[in-house]
Amino acid sequence: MSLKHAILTLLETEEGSGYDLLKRFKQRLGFFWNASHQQIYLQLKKMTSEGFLKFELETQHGRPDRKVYHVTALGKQALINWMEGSVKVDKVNDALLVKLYAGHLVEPGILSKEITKHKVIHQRMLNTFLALEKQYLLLQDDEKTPFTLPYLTLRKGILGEQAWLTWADEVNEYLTSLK
Amino acid sequence: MSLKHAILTLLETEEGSGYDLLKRFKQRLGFFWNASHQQIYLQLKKMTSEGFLKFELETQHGRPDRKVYHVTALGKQALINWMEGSVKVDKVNDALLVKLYAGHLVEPGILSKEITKHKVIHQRMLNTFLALEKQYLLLQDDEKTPFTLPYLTLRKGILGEQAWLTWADEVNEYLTSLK
DNA sequence: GATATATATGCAACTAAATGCATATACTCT
DNA sequence: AGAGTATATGCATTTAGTTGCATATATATC
Repeated sequence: MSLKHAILTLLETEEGSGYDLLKRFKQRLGFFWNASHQQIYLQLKKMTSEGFLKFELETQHGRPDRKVYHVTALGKQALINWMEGSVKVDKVNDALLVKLYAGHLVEPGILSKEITKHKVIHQRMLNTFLALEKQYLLLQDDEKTPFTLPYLTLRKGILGEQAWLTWADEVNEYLTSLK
Repeated sequence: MSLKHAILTLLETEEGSGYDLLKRFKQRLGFFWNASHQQIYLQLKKMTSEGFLKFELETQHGRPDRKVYHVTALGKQALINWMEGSVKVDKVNDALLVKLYAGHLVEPGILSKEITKHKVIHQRMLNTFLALEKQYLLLQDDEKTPFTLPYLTLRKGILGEQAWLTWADEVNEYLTSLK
């Protein structure tokens, strides 16, 4: 389980509430880690009880209080230990490909509609990533340094989405030829 | 949940036992669907009780009996219904990228070792896919037709692995520059 | 002779994640 | 006035998946 380590990573760089983490997952890690708010809050609670995190309550008026979490020494050590071990190659389970594999059971139009729908989403994600890349590339060389590793994860998102879109074009070309 | 639909897809083309499915998942769908034998056997049992599958017992000597499953009319309809609906864009959770993101906490050598380890596996997968592609491309045009959709899923595997390896080279180049 | 892999199926316990529900205020857009 | 989004947290239930264990024979490799 790595939600735990993803949370430790985010909080190690900068403390924050569950809600902050939710936003960071969406905005910055969306292409390689996704978690719902339910999962995040539950995990924060669990990790606090295990001693990896502590929080300060920040009272607010008009809106709910925030629990601002930070990583303890124990938590940081747990993260480093995990970093030094090795992770498994990610298991892939892609329902869209199951559909394509069994495509002979339905009209080609159904498949191309579905592919197109996904293509829009992937194209949008790629655009977001390219915009983020642009920001990084505009930095002075010495400002880049602290962001290089996150930038490399972004590159994964970019190359992955580009490959996805290239593939989708191949598929659409074939499906169109059937009509 | 699509393990169910992946199983229906495989059995719709050709009946088989749980063990057969396990092999087909490993050999033919490995790049887009993965399931353990425990998961498969449990799912077969469940789907049988729901009326999507039936099986004949094939007694053997020397080795355990086989339950050979086939899809019922109800099962086929369920698959078609699923095909006609739409699936969500796959959620990505990639522990290796979490590690890279937090790479500043450990020596660069640890990261490059890990990346290299994964690279070997991805390269091996790519080689397997390319070998499968070669087989398909050697077929006569009229023999290709029934395999085109599975071939397109294979293309996803190929393009995905190539993108992965391209990315890994970028990462290694950066990590090497640090030494 | 020992070890590993292939054949073939399954249960039990646990962990991870998805889904649904619940609360309460503020701001923006139509 | 109503809908939607943002802020902020959480519990309960269900589904999906992992890990460990169990059994039993045949064949291939070291």
